[in-house]
Amino acid sequence: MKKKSTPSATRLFFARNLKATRERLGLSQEALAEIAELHRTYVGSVERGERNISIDNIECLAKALGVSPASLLEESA
Amino acid sequence: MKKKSTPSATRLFFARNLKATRERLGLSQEALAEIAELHRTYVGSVERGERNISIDNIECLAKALGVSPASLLEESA
DNA sequence: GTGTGACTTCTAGTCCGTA
DNA sequence: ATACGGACTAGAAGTCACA
Repeated sequence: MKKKSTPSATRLFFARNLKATRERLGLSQEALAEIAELHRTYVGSVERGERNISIDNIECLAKALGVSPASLLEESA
Repeated sequence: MKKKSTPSATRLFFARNLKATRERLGLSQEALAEIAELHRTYVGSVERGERNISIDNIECLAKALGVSPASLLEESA
């Protein structure tokens, strides 16, 4: 766990959408991390809403999941 | 100028949408920066697609403009 | 009112381990 | 396969002087 302070709403939406989309595709965090070229533990941390992820990595993850970056930020995914 | 390397597509969409939305509201970069509680030059730099902005600041700017964070990432805004 | 380079501070992001 | 901690490095955050 790295971040606690102010888990912004958007960050939490992203976390939930990321996890939901990943599981829908039957991917593990490890597998997703490898596709997105990010680290295993980092992806897990993002899914827990602990990280203030940057736009480039949002795009990386969105691409890895085959969805649009915008869709991962929506409240009602 | 800060960033050259790989201006990701999403970053550029965000940059364009941010600028377009701001101008539609008749705000200057300075004014938007003040509302979003960010620095003038930082906002300008983001609008030029030079910064790999994080999700928290995306939310800040989206709120300042009265739009959803997701809408600022869409290609056809 | 905006563009830009340089700069410092702080955290995003990596990698090791352990559970 | 996932969570979490510690320690580290890369890079985002944030500011300024000047154009």
